[in-house]
Amino acid sequence: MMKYDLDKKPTRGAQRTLLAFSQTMFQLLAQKPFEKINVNEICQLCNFPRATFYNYFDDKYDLINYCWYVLAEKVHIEEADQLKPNEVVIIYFDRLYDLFENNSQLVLAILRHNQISGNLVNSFTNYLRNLAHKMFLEVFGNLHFDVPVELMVDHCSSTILLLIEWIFLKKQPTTRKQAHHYLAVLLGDPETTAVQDSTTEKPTHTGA
Amino acid sequence: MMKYDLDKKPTRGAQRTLLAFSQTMFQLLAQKPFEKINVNEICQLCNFPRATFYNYFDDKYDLINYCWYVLAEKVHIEEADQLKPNEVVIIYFDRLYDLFENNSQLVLAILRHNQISGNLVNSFTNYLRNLAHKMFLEVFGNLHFDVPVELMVDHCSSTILLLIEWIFLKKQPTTRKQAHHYLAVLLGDPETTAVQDSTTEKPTHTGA
DNA sequence: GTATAGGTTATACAAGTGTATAAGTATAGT
DNA sequence: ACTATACTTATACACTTGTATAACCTATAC
Repeated sequence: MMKYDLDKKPTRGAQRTLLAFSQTMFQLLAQKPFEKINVNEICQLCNFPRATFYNYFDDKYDLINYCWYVLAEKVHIEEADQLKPNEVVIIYFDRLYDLFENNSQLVLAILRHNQISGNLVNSFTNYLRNLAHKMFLEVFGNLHFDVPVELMVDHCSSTILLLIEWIFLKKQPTTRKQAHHYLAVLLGDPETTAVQDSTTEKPTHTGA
Repeated sequence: MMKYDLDKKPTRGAQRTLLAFSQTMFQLLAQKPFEKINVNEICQLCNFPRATFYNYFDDKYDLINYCWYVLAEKVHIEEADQLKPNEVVIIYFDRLYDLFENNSQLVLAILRHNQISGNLVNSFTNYLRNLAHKMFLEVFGNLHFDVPVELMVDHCSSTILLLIEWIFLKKQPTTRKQAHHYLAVLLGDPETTAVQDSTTEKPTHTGA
């Protein structure tokens, strides 16, 4: 749980401050690894005293969490409960695909200084996985699978993030259509896996 | 990469010291959350000066990594390359199942103070996922799937760890047999899920 | 048994962290 | 415009971190 309550609407001053800190963090992330960034530096760069930083955040991890919140605000799906599980999974994947496409410069910059599967990148993917998890939990409701619902929810959110990591963090360029195919295969969608023969177009994964 | 080189065989003194620090860490983990543990405390408890700690470890994260190494030494599979992919996945799962069963007291104690999906627990599951990943990469070699090999490797290691987390960290008691079934379903094993078309002949991919 | 790595220890230091307090300033609602 | 509330700031403190240095033990090999 973040120190600053995101539910209450912030005053103008608070908005300015929150924005300044998160932007500064993004700026620094594009310049150096997260572990090398310290609170003093952040405050110096955006001209706020340390006391102000600690008014809003417990520590830099709290700030980074807010950064992910800002970045991922757009991926929320409204009225998801009126859709079929299968649809929601694909829609959520597409939202993430958009998110990474629309922020590719930032993502690339961050990856230049922060190891994939390192602490920082993990914290972001965990954040997104969590979002997926919460949403799927609601949508999958009381449906019945061959495995417990919660396990299926875990599996779907994990697999989506796995694929996103594969494409955008491990940088394996993949079209949306191809990605959908992979997703179907990994999630064991019977329609997609078994009916390979009828589809003429084979996914062509060009090495590296 | 750890500060201390695990490949060279340690002298008797080094063994004593490494053991002392890792045991102390395990002891503290059973008492309080990882973030609340600091280097001073560890050194005080096992009667080594801080200087000695920093002879061996960069920081407490380095030590925890060594702890996972100690804990997971037994899960290595020898001559895995002579087995079929399917077998290796199940064998590795069983090793992890054993690991968690044999160390259930420790695991439970750690979970009392450290949130699931928190930093500490994640670092452990990541460690194990990495082990799985390396092993599967070798074994899966140049096999052909409906998706790129590396993606399939990612998926298998993720799914195994997902199931282990589900059973032992989220504490959903599951027999080994049941777990094997879940695993087969999640990995889309055609034999186990639904034997719709027995004529599934894999198209051979020409990709790298 | 003595040389020599390898390991241990005491001590000191610069830097960063998180908390607390009290005084000052901006903002929103009436 | 006034006032209560929310936010900002300066300052200070106790504590942890990681590094450096130099002296001191101790196991192994010759």
